[in-house]
Amino acid sequence: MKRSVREAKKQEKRTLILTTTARLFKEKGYHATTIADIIRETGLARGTFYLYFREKQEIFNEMLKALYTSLTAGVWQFEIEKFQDRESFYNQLVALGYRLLKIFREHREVVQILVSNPAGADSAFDRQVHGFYTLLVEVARGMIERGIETGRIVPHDSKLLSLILTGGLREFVFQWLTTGLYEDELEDKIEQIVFFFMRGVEVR
Amino acid sequence: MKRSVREAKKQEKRTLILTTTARLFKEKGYHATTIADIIRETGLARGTFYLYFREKQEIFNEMLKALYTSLTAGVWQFEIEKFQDRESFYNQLVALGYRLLKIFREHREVVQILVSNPAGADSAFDRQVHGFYTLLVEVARGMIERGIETGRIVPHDSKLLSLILTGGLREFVFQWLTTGLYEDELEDKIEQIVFFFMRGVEVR
Amino acid sequence: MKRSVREAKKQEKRTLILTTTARLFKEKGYHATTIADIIRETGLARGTFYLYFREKQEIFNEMLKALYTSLTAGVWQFEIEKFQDRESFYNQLVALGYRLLKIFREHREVVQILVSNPAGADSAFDRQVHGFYTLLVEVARGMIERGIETGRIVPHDSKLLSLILTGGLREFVFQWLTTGLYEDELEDKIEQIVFFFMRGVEVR
Amino acid sequence: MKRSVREAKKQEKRTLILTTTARLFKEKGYHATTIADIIRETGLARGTFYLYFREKQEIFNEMLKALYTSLTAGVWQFEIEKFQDRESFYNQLVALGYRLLKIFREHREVVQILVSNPAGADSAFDRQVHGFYTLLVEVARGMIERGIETGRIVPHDSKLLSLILTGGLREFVFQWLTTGLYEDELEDKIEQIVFFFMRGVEVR
DNA sequence: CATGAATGAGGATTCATTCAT
DNA sequence: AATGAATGAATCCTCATTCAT
Repeated sequence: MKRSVREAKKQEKRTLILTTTARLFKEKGYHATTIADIIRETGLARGTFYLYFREKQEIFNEMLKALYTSLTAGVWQFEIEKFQDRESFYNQLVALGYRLLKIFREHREVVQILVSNPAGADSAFDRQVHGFYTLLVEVARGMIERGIETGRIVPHDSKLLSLILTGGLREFVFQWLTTGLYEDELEDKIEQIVFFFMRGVEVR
Repeated sequence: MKRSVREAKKQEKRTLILTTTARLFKEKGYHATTIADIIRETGLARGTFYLYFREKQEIFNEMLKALYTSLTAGVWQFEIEKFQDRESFYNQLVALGYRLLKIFREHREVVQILVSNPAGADSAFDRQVHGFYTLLVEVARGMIERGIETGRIVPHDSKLLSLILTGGLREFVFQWLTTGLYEDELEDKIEQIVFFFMRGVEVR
Repeated sequence: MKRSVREAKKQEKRTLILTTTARLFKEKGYHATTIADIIRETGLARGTFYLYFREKQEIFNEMLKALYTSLTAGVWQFEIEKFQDRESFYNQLVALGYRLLKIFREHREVVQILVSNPAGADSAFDRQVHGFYTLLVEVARGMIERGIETGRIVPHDSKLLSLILTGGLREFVFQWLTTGLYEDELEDKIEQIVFFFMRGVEVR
Repeated sequence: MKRSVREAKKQEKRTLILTTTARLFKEKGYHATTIADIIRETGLARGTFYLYFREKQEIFNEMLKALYTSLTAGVWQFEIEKFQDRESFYNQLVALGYRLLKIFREHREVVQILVSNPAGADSAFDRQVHGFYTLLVEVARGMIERGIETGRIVPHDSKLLSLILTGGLREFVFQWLTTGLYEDELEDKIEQIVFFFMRGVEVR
């Protein structure tokens, strides 16, 4: 049907905007990317952009939504599924780390934006980024509390621990995505981080 | 003397700009703060601002310099002084944490800007912020390596550990400074962080 | 077609800017003319100007290019064509003068700017104006040297002569274009200038 | 007397401003030179400048006045004195050229400003420059008319001739002062110009 | 649906000039 | 007389967004 051809074309253009903008965000940063950049790089007309997105922010929201979807499918549900079985807690955490890694790899651009833009001020963008971290912290916190309840983690201020953990991971991911550090040994590093998280650094 | 009266007034105005801008940075974020905001809030004339600072960036530099000075006096030299004596490593780290805390309290505004703002893109500001973290990571790394050499820390990828540590602390400080969390129990939380850093979370 | 209607309107606006700016340059001089003046006089919005030209300079370049094109077609090639035939040298020079005059008449505005504005300092504008004169001097010099080679002009420092000639003509054109002097007897005056150039003033 | 010491100091400061500004005008051009430049280079206070001159323009006027004084003493009166005696007309013109040259050498800076800033627009500055040329043209015209009356110059449109002559000289002086061309052979070139003015270029 | 010309608010910076000390 | 801090008008330029075609 003509209808669906049109629909397809429309979706195509939408995707074009999304991928192009993702690249621009990566290259110049979110704030430095202007609508002018986007229409220049996509080759679309100025007004066309506004047919698909009302503002730059909306593109970012879209990307973020995709990330959330992946996270929901791959991580959020993780704790429910996996915490039941016999695997050691350590291995479970490593497996979780691998899952996160996989998702971050698939959503490099958004993740890079998220880790490069700590959210302080109060633009819509900042609130989104902040929301992401809050969520992450809450998830981590939930896991830690579960660990405490099930006797695998010594009692701690779970909020504090989750903040430290989330912040630490963020710096790690930031370093990886912006400088390429650890690119070829990420799985190994994940294990080291989990090891550190479990045992600390002290010589015993 | 007449001379000093003028000088004093000038210094007063300089301070006015600095404190007002610090507040604005805090309220709206560094990037969202415009020169127009600054002159409106200080009540100064358009041109007066440029009499004291050539650009917004310069105000931030000023603040940062003061922080660096404090850090140099209070922390950098710390490792040299303290790592010699008999105190337990744990206590040493806690003491270091307290020192950092004290300095961060005295420089709340700058620190808040540092933990709240993008360090990804490449404006002069971003480079400054990034430089600060790089420095912090390097200092942490040096300490960790010393710990490994002296047999107090089990061999680890020191770069990785320092990234995680710095990132974790940053999130902690960010939370404290923007939401007021832990305001009245910071010393306690520092101890918990050091404890976590040393022993991890695993039940043994 | 719709397409061409839009195109036409755009061209119209472009022309509006060009003519309005030409008038302003004439009235207030190049340097005294601001972008604000241009948008006020054209009735356009602030940003519209930048849709057509990136800077004031670009308008001038546009005008200058048109002049260069005419000069290339009408004068530069002149010496090649005409110096071959039998016409007396005197008549040839007069003919060249007429040609120049015709071109200057068609490009009054640019020419007026060129003869009325500083060529000393080193802005982009000044370099353009200076480049124009340098070119003129070089062309004049080439012609004089050809005249010397072919035995029609007594040996002289050709550079010096071309400087004097170019400067003299410029003052003449300046007077004509700013005060209207000689407006109705330009051809006659051209002949007098050529006569003076050939024979000097001395009574013999 | 105290009075005269003060007076002397005042005069000194005035001179300081004049020479410093002359240098700046030469280096950066008249328009590009700001009051800020002047007070920086003189080391005077902002307000002090305004005790001596109300505006930049006034400094230029001062310089111009000095040039006028020299011209009045050395050239204007020239025609009156010299045109009486037996010297050949040619030699008289050369002598006049030498005199002009001497004066221009002594007032390099002002002269450079005058020849670098053809006056088109209508600022006070432009009017001054324009006035200078008008005067020069009038003087030249007077001389030419006298030459015609006394039978040494063939009848010509004296206004036209004086425009051409003045413009030519200006270009010559401009070249000399801005590029240094002819610096070491100026007297020689003056003679060549007079020769050209008298006899033209034609081979006879 | 698509286009792209037009808009004007918003932000940075410079500079001549004044005026209290 | 000298000072130099303060002023604010003037200028340039960018950019998100609208709207007629």
